[in-house]
Amino acid sequence: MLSITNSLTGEKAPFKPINPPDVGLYVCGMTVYDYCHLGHARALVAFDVVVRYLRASGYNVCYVRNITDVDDKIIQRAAELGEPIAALTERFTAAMQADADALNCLRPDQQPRATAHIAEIIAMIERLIERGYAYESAGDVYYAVSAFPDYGALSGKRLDELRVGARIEPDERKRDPADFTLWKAVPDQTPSWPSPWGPGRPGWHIECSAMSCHCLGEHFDIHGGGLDLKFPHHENEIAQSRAATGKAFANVWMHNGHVRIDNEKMAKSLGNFTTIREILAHYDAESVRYFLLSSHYRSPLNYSDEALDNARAGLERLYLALRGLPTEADSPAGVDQGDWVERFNAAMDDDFNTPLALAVLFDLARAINRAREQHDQVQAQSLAVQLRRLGAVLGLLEASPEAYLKATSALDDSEHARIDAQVAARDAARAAKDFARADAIRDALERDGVVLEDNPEGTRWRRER
RNA sequence: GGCUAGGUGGCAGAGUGGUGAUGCAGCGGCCUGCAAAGCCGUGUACGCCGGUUCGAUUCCGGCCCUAGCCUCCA
Repeated sequence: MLSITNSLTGEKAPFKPINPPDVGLYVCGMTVYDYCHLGHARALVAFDVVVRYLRASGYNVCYVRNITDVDDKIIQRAAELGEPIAALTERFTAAMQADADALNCLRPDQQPRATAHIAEIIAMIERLIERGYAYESAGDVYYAVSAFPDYGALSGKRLDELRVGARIEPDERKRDPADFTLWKAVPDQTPSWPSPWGPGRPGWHIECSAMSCHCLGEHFDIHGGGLDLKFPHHENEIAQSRAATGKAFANVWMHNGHVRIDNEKMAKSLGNFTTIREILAHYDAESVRYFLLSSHYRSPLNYSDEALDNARAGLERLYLALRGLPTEADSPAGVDQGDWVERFNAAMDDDFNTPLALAVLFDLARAINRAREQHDQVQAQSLAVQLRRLGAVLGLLEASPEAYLKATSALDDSEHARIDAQVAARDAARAAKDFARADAIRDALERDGVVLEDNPEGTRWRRER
């Protein structure tokens, strides 16, 4: 039985879908004006695992992740670069997609773009005005926070305290400083859309309310996003959606923790971010994915080269256990008596505890190695198949071990052939008991990052990086 | 200042009222021509101070420290 920590209640509770086996999941996606950084990667991977595990558990998931393609930052960046807005958002949407693909994240079932849902956004704002939750002011429309009694329930904020906060910019167009923008009048700018209040563009928060409602209905199962979106973004979404529809909106709210660097949140505004593509220039994508899963999704995760090295070493151990074993699904059935699947599922059922699930994978790897030592090929194969299957639930271990161990860093064919030739030369030297020469060749290869292993069946090599 | 989440062995990172996390690194052994990989063994870890308890790292209270949110942000 899957339990999920619900940010709305602050408690871990059994997950009960509204219409089982269907599950609606909405995750706040990216604002596409720059390349994604590791923080984005964490959200991408965290919810990818949620989707994978829900599906592995028999749920029929509809996974929606939006794209914010209208926003002040986009307009600003487009102006800076002298690039048309549509071209800019298209470019960074494609980049995000490529990054997500590299990290082996499944594509969402729907990826609504804000600019494609202006009509729904306007309709929702009109509804809010009708119901007395919003007001027009000089072409802008604001949400009247005081009209929604539960405002602050998600974030634990209190309205009077928010009002005291000096950081809210005073604005004479607002009735209450805590009110937020639903529609922003922009008479002479592009982009803008006609509306009952004049030309303008939507506020950020209303986009997600309108798109989630459009794609998943007014009441759905899970809404996710980064912890930094909890307030005000998600708080405002709740206020908008519940006020507009009179329904419950999302049952469960999930928030992933931040990636830190030097014990500080990695963020665009702090300028301390590393983009996904920068990291992929130095580390293979699967190691990065492993790294992101090596701590619980709600905990902070500190980024460092050492941590990435550690992740790579761990993943390599898993692949080494799998090496040389057929891992297709046609394994002999009923050989292994272990409780691996149960243990793995118990870990994942406990609020997607991926570090504990990975520990099960390592125990499985040890069992494989042990079976090997005892020359029990049948057992080793059976275990390897299980390791593969469980790895796949986490989006890991889907490559062939041989390919992973040789190609984690780029190698062209001639380099490949050169290494093979060196290995053959060393084997000849060893056969002739010329160990000095054999070791010299091995040392030379090692300096190039190639590690040799002598086995009864012959010599194998793999790339260390 | 308000609200939230944390402080676990050399590092990373789970978890638990009383035996084992797991990975990396280290040490000893086996294997190996030597290595590598692997196997076996190996660590007086739970921020501080009180309290509850037969027993607390785990529950309660206080304190200290860290991070996040309170402003755009995954």
